[in-house]
Amino acid sequence: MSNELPKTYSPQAIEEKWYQYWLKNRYFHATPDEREPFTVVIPPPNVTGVLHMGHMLNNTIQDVLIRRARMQGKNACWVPGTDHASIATEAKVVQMLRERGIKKSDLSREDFLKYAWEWKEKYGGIILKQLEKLGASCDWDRTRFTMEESLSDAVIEVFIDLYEKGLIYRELRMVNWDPQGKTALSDEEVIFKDVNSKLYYIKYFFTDDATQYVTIATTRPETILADTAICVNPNDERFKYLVGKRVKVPFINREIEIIADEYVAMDFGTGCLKVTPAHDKNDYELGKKYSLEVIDILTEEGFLNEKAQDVRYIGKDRFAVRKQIAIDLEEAGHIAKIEEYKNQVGTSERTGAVIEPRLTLQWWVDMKKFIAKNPQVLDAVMNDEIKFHPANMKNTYKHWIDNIKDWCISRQLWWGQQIPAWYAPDGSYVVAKSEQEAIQKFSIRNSQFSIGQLRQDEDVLDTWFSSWLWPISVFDGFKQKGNEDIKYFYPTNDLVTAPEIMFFWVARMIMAGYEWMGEKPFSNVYYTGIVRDKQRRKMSKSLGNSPDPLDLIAQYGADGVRMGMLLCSPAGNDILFDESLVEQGRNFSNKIWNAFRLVKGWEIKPDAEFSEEILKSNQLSADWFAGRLNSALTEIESKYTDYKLSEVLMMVYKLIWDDFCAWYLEMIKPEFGKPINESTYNQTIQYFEQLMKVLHPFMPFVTEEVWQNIGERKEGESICIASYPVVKIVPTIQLDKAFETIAKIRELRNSKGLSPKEAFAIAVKSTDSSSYKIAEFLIKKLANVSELTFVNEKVEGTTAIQVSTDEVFVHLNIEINAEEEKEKLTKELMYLEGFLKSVDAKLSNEKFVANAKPELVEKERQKRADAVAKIEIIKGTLATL
RNA sequence: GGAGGCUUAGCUCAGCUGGUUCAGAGCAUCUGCCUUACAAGCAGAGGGUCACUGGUUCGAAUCCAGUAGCCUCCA
Repeated sequence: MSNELPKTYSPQAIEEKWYQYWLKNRYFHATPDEREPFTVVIPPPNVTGVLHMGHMLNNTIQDVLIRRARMQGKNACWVPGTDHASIATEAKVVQMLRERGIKKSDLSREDFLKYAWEWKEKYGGIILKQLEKLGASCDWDRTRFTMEESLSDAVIEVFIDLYEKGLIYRELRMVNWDPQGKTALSDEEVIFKDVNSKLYYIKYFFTDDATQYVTIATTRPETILADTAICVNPNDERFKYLVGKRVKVPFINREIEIIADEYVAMDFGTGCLKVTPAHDKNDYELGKKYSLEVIDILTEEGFLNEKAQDVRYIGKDRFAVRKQIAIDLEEAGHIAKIEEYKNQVGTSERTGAVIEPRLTLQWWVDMKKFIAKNPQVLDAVMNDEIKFHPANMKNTYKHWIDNIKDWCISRQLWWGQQIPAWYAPDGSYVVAKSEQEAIQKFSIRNSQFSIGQLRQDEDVLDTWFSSWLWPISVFDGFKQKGNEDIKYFYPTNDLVTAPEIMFFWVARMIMAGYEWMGEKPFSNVYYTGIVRDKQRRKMSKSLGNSPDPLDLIAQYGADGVRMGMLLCSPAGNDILFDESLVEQGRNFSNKIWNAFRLVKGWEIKPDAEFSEEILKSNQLSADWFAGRLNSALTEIESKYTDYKLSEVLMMVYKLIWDDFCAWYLEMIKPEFGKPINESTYNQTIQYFEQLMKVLHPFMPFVTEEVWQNIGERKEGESICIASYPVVKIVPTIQLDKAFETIAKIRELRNSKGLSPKEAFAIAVKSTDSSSYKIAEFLIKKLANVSELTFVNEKVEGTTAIQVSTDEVFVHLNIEINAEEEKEKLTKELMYLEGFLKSVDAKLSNEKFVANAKPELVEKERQKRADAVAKIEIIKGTLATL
């Protein structure tokens, strides 16, 4: 071989080279034109994030979709960007400040934000750089950030708009409070976890008789200090006499009343419930109903405040107090018993802190009203105008919409869009874009203020209140309504995201799409699975079970990693990651590389210099592969339509490895040192190009490398923008009998322990000899057959193999073990006879013949005929043994 | 507690509107091969009463019901 290409493919340098080439030629940049657009917006990763396995999977899928669309001649636009992630980023910045010896509380809001932006500039782009390594074909010129000016303006505009439409309100409500982040959270940001805790049975003594008491059960004994009632069920015979009596809260001796409400479960705990309106959602409702006092004994950090009254606990953490008060209660004779108890505790999605129900003034979006105004939010998904992949996610979606709760959108943080509400000194407020406008709005109400007299709401908006506008705001659809980009790229086509984001993001984007664009934001939502380790554990930093994606890329190449991850991850299915997967990907790259080396190494000569036999055989092979390629393309198209990307990849994998490399290239491969005829070579190059194109969306780098080197390319050309193969009508060449013959001969050789180098003659007995004649050259070449003849009778001294309903006699030149053969054939015979019996049973069943489709019955008859023929052959062979 | 889903070869998964040459794929395993593109390879082979129990049907992995186990979401 004349080439100096290395035997193994090394992706590192090649990948870097082509990514730079793509960037230089700006293939990924899209601007509106006359072509059909194909748009994907990235689920903006958190600016604090670094690439993890989930991102790799998710972004590979997006890249596959976008690269294919680009090759199909669509104007493909994949918009990248990041979101500002209020809580997470603020936590990072606070940590950075702490390391520099600065306390957040010592800084003004403005100074803090300066540091935050500094942090963002320094670390905020890391994850996007990492996506380049993966080969992501994002339009980097369009990179957006949810807190940049245009997007922030959109958020404020939307807030004001919703407020004016009466869809946003401010209310004192029980919220999920994150004492670590010191902010409210929406219901979606709370993760419930099973924990082992204790159920404390606590005695409350009567005010009028210190020897009598009621017992309540609680998992949170520290909250007794905030109790303002005891409640029993009015239907509970045991406690009827208690209603109206008064008891004392242990230690602080506050007198509280025993009330009755059906809310209380008679069979839980003791049937007596302590009511703590400030620290429990349900208790709060009860408190409202019975006008109970609300005593909030916790600070925003989750420490007990002076309202707890007992100096032993004031200023201490809630969990420390829980331990301490349990001991103190025990000593004071207030504990009836303590039980082990499993319950669920809400934790913050971002900080992990245990959520504290807390009564605060927050801003809310009235979701029920919103959905009522935009019924398409549910309808579009249910009627597949917006398709979910997999479709069963629709159920979960519907359930959420049907039970939707109001969305708490205010966060007690600084990093984010500040709520545009302006307060007068008397506490009244207006919602306005600026203080100037606020003053005007007040003046309409006959309240006159000047600049500096109003105070803006301290809080910022939930990050998701930015991201729900993403498909619109990345095209400046709010700032410049009806601009060219938004008109052209919206609605987007596909969204690829994780199922856990369905409520946070997908549903809300759909809401925003209908509310402000009057149109869906996307047509397809592809839900990826979760990347887990082999033991099905979620990959996480704390477990340390996640490989570093960049290490993997360095080791196996981005192509290898992409292929390995996608090959076995159907939509919605979790992927159990193992390095052997990416190894398979790397091996595939290598396979392609070697096929390329083979073809590249051939010497080409004009057809005229070749024998008729070779030319005919090669043409047959080429025609056969053309058929194979086309039928594969057809299947691939239909799999793409169903978004079964892993199946597409598997088909391409087999098409290249099995059909192209293992069969086609072997069929046309010249003898060692000999040249190949020009026409076959040209066709082969064409096929190779087509295959690279079909594979390109999945493995962009190796396909580019091969494509660039397999033909003459001009500067500026790239497979990225080459046209995607389309299905053509070509005749299918049936070589099944030839292939079966070859496989059976190989098998025979193998089972007899004969070398593939040993050639032997065969004789074919068939009613359809043309199937063999046409492929005679191929059979000889691939099965190492020295001579192929046709016979009408069995040939003595040979071993017979069955090909379909034909017989092929092989001159093995060795002693045949008759016993072994007999055993094998008898087994086969038994199977066939059993099979025949079942077919016969079916055919003699009148109901079957009457009810089944005619073509089915015909098929059964054919099966029967085949079985009969095969049985004949086997019987004949057995007779001679 | 409510809702949805899953259970097919050792592993990960395909099997649409029911029809035994459809029980399949990849990986893994086993057996030969350092054959002149590739040992990150080549040529072959063996693996499954389709969770369990009933039902519908001429016929069920495929439809229905129940049982068990697992998972996810919600409360």
